[in-house]
Amino acid sequence: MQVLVVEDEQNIALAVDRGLRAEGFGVDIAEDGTKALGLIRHNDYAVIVLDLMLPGRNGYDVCRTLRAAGITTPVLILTAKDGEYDEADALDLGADDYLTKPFSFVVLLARIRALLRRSAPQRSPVLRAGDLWLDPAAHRCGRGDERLELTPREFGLLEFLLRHPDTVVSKTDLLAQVWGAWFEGDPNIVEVYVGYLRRKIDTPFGRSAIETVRGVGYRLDGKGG
Amino acid sequence: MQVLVVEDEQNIALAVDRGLRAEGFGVDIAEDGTKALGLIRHNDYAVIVLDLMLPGRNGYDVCRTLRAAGITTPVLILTAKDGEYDEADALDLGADDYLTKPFSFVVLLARIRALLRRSAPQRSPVLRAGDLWLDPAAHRCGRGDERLELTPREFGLLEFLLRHPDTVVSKTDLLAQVWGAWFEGDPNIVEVYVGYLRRKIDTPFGRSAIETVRGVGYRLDGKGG
DNA sequence: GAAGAAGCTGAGAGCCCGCTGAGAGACGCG
DNA sequence: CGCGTCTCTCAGCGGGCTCTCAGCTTCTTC
Repeated sequence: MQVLVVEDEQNIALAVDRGLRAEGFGVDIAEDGTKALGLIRHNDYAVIVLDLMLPGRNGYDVCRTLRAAGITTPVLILTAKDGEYDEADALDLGADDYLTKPFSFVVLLARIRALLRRSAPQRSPVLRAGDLWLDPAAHRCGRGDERLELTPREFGLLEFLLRHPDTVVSKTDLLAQVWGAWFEGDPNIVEVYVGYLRRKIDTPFGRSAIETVRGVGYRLDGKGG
Repeated sequence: MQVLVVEDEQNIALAVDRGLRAEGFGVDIAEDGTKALGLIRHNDYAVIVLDLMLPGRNGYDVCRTLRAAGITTPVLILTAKDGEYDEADALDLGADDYLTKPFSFVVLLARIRALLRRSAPQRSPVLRAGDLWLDPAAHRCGRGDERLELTPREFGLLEFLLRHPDTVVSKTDLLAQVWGAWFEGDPNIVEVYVGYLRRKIDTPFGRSAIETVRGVGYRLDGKGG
């Protein structure tokens, strides 16, 4: 877990360095913008802590250059409270969070952790079909306000259907995508699980989101039935 | 590409506004729920970014009202980490994604893009002949607003005819393409099924899309009869 | 106008497809 | 070890789809 600290004030840089190392991070220090960009180009940092007031190339420049180059590493900006840039600017120029000096190390640590948490695997948005919804990341689904308790297999099946709304998906596709291409059992399993699903997401609500297309497969109604 | 940002904190609203404009979005700002609903009623937004903590009508209300009105515009919820609503609630009340404050602009942008990507309807090519239409992917067909219920064989036959409008197709071709080259039964089956089709797509509408070309085959009128 | 060819249609048989209930096996948990 | 849950198999059933067949209508040709 590598962190780059771009800071020209020796005492601050040193304090942050020691503190982060004590917390188990690997730390690189750059005392100006040019060196910072060089390091960023050749290393993969988890977070960049960036002072705005730097000799030569300032933090503003660094941040823009970074983003322009398509680097999306989270950036935490350090601003002097009375500085010429304010918080709004910091976000505007592509930073992910900011901290005004003087700051407490505990707060800095907390912010860094928050950034790391956030840059963790991107959650995909919630899938919807009318009032029927499913959150792949949180592994939850429901109809309107009502939560639905699905088994893993049922969940996988519904997720696949929701990713192909208003399209007929063949049982062969379902078998391959939900059960896996290597599945060797009775293909009838698809019908069985569609049955289970209907009894949870449709029957209790008097709806019919999953339609049977005889001889072809199943279709999930994009409006939820 | 219009985005509505519902946010009462001036500096955040401004930063998001500027950031999104820089990315080429059109941005409207609403500082409370009532104004937001007013704007939504009269504009067609691609995405709505909605803070939950608002003066007056809160984000919770706005989202439910929206959904209750049948508006399906993707909603991205902003929640305070320590707020009274948590992320789980956001999904239940009809949001499509959520982000906890403080959030990074890069992440916000990525999430907005993800929502846009998902809400972009993947158009499947629909076959048409006048008001007669058939969607191969969804396996649906109809005449005008009226849905037609076809059996698989009827559907296959109509699909083939629609792919060769204003062209005479021989019964031999139909047999080979719709029934399969290996078909060994009575070729009369084509006439039988053309009959079935006519009774569903023509007779009830007083039309005649499928014309008989005696001694040659059938022709589907490209204007639907 | 008659005869034959081509196409249409109603009736019905058989069967395929999809649905369901019962239950066995695997697995995890207390 | 007992219990509950989940996954999957299996067999039966019910309905609708496909197809055959025979009789009828329409068109063509002489």
